[in-house]
Amino acid sequence: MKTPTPSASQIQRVLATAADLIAHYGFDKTTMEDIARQAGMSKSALYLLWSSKNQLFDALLASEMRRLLQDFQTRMEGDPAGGQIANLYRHALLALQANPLMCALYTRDARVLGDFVSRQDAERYTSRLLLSVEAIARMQAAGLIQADLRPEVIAYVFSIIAVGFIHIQAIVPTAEAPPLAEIAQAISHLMQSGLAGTAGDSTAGQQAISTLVAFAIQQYDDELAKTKR
Amino acid sequence: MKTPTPSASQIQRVLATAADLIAHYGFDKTTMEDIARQAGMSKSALYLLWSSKNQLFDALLASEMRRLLQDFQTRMEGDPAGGQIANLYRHALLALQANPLMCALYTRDARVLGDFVSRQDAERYTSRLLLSVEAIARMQAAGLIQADLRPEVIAYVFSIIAVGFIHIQAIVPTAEAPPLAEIAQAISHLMQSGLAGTAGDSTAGQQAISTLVAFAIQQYDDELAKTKR
DNA sequence: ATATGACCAGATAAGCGTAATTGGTCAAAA
DNA sequence: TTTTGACCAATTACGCTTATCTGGTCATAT
Repeated sequence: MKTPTPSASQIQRVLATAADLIAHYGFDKTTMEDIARQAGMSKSALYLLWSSKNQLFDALLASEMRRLLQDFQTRMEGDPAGGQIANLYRHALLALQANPLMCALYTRDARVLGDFVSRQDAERYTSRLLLSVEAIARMQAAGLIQADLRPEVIAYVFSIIAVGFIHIQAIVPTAEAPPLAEIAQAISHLMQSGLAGTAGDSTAGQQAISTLVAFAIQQYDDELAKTKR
Repeated sequence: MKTPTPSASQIQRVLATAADLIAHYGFDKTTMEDIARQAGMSKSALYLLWSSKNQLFDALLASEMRRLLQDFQTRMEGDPAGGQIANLYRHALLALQANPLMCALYTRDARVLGDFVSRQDAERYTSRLLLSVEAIARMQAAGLIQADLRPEVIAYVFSIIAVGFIHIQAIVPTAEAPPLAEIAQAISHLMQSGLAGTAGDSTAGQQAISTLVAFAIQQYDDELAKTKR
């Protein structure tokens, strides 16, 4: 199959421009007309791809989530010690930080998300975001994370740091902040010394996480496949 | 001197009610009339104590900062191992979390602070908040914090976690979150394993920090002393 | 088939004059 | 001396009307 659906590249282009515009101006202030013009088509053409603005947004979130996961996986697989919890978390943090829309979703940024913040299915994304309780428990069982902390607590601390990591950029001007990589490295250091388990090889964990992420990506692909049409 | 200034208790009462009201309704929505009535006096009486609403707010911030420091010191001194960096940070985090106005100031909460967020002297408080770069460098020199991380980076990570700690309560409903003390304990654990230095006795550090905090408290007392009158 | 401009109803924003608030002052009361 | 209620100017909130915008549809053009 050369082209899975007739206008796959068009869909990608629209979603990319929608991501830019919504991350910049917010959901409410970004009109369908804006998206269409910026993507080089008419507004009507958009309604041939999605039946409503909300459905376009749903597809956008799925697409960005997919991109985030892909980015995370690329970073992790490019790291020889990517299976260690410290690096795992570091890559997750950096991948999240590089995706403005996912940052907004994760921090429930009302300026970007508009009314979407109140919709209950926002959790559908944030609950999976970063490492889930289940994934942590699994890594504890595999000896990759020490087991004397409850997985719920670890997941919560992960979220705290991620939220702080995103929010602090609106508080401290970036010029005065240390370089991003150095911050991420320091946080990674804390994770390594405080959470690393007894298991020596991290490649097994890397494999497990990798397939898990691949599965999640597949799920989002499936969701994106049934984009109206 | 029995009463430093004629109406010291009045001042305390006003500042306490102002703290409650402003933390609840925000600076803009809290009127001088509200504060006066709630404190059991007339609006005019307030202007006998402060010459403007902004000056009252300045005094309030200084007062709350003082309370935060006092709270922190009490927690630290009540802890046998309070001089260890992990406990130090844990106590600072819990003391901050217990003070709504300082939380708002630290996270630049526009809903609570009103126009004050844009005023440049907001930094005057936040720059000192939590452990400063200088304090960290001093503890590194004393062997209480390991020295292979730049103090700026450590301070920044401290801030990240504090900001996340405050913000996450607006994202995750408290009913679903693990107990506060357990979270603080886990964060403390990360700090202990990742940042603790080589020095065995923490009592020296505790002493140093204690006098440092006492000095800061004194400074805020001085500032509060010259509250118009 | 594929894409588009014109079009519509509901929502949102912009004016605008008025009413209510509110920070701040002061002469008078206690 | 200490405190207060009345008072003022300036800002903000409120109704209300009008104008604009925007999500969504459809007949038409290519």
